[in-house]
Amino acid sequence: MAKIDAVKVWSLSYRLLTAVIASVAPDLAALGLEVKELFVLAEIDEHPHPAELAVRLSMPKPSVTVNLKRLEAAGLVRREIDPTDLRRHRLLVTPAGRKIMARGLALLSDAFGARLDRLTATEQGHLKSALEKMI
Amino acid sequence: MAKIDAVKVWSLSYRLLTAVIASVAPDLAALGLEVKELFVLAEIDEHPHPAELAVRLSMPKPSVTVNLKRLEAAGLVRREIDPTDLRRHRLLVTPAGRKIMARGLALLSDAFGARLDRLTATEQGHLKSALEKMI
DNA sequence: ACGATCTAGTTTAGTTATAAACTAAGTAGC
DNA sequence: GCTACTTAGTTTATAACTAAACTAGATCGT
Repeated sequence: MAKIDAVKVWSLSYRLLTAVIASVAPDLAALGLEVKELFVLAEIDEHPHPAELAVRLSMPKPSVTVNLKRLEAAGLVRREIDPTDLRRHRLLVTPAGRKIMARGLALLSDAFGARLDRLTATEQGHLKSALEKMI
Repeated sequence: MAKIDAVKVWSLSYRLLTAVIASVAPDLAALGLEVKELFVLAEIDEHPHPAELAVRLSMPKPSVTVNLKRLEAAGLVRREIDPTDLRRHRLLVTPAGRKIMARGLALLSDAFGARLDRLTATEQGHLKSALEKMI
């Protein structure tokens, strides 16, 4: 079985993602949301501490700080000091944040979903499981 | 057949790519290459004009200019004015550029290939063809 | 219990990216 | 062949990013 060209597959993935991001960026901007802000916002429920977000999103800590500041200023996120560790900030998505997040993710879902729909349901399942193995 | 959650697949792809980028960035820096510079460099053969590069890489034109400037300053790329259209620049990868490009792509191929190797050859083929349909 | 070390998060300072405006060249309509 | 429009690429001014250094709190070893 011929070995697959990793760079070729890489390049396809990269171009696909950047194209989708570029296509949704203006719509997100209309919501008052930067692309990275949405990505941060969307991970808060699962990873409610800045340091975890930085790891999960492969983003430097100061970038997380900056993005959270904007989300907080926009009233989409709140933060509390963790009483068991006064260095840690527990992040909370506000109701307004949840609303914007849902709208932002819907835009992303539409844009990316349009591409996914070119695959059969079986192919979609294979894609998802392939990605899960590679993560 | 249950409909796949587009955001979930998106998030997997995004995290995979950003993690791979973050892991190769330091090695590329040791080669004197920014990540985006490598991506630009690698597309020049196929798209030897700045405007095409901008479209192909979903990158704003000024960013292409900046990256090309650095690549040119490093002696990895040359540019000629297209004699049939004096506005256009025809880009050429120099021998030095070709060498660095090969090394950079090898680093990327190693990092991403390590993930791809978690899939069977058949799964790799399915992944590639799924991406080709979605591009 | 207290100095050394580590971790969470931020600030600062320097770099990088980009939107908006520009120059220069080409194309189209009349 | 001249005015209006489009396209290629760059410059400039501003915003975004991030490496290095910092503050504050936790942990560890003795």
